[in-house]
Amino acid sequence: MRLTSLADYAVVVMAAAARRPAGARLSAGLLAEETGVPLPTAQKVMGRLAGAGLLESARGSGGGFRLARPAGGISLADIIEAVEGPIAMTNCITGSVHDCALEGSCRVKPHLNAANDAVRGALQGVSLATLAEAK
Amino acid sequence: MRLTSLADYAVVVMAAAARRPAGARLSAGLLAEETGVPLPTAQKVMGRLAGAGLLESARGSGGGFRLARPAGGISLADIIEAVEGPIAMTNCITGSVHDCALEGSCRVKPHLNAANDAVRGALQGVSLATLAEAK
DNA sequence: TGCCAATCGGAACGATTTGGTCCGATTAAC
DNA sequence: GTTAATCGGACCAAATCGTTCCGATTGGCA
Repeated sequence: MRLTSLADYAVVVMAAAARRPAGARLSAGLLAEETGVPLPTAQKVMGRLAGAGLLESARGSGGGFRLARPAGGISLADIIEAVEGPIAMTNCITGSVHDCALEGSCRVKPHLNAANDAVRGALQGVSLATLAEAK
Repeated sequence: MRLTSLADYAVVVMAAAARRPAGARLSAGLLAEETGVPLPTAQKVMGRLAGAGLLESARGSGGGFRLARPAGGISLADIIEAVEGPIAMTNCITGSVHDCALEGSCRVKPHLNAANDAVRGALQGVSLATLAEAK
């Protein structure tokens, strides 16, 4: 029930990017220096964010990253899912992997499903615009 | 943002225990067989649950486990915390470990704190009595 | 037009945590 | 007093996570 350091850094980096003027190109080095996140780690995090469609990336000299959507349209859940994968408290919720020995006879799954939705909802209710506010 | 397998098993075991008549002594072997959880793993899980005060344990022949409180007074958050430790999305929320390089200049911490409370609230709102229901 | 510098993308390594197993300590029953 | 049953803690293998490094790509400049 704890998010990984990568996801933590992702939130910090995204908030820093959202505080910048919209549309400006931001290099990983710049954001790393501004946030204090180690550069190689920032690179990896931003790469995943770009792969998930939250950032637009441009290669080569003068390249960099840019928010793919307005900050108000990006939720905390989006950022976490981009780095950690789907928000699913248990493996059986996603439905992809069926290696749970209890499959079928598990009586708590529907309840956990509801709890999972509640958690996800709480995270979707927080927008990046809010995270970028001064305090 | 996913709970560990141990915590997952803990929920299943606790729900099975809650479905039994209150006050009865339940051995780890019995609950393991009933739930399908491997016995050694069930032992470890129940040990942690007992250490956290959610189960009362009795050693020796005829011993076993028993719910320390009525099922209605045990929340999903309690079970998860018993196995995984405090529910804190980031390390900096607990306040115990201060190895975050951003300490002090981190501008997103207060927002994450609020999000953490929301998640925790969602988990505290689910009681073990609900989890033990048929469906 | 060719070269250079800057930046992103993916692959590999080491470390930490997690999950599973086993054996010893303790207690009640006979 | 002995036996059997059960919990408690220690140990080990596996997986994931975090970090680092190097190659691919692109725009700018002479």
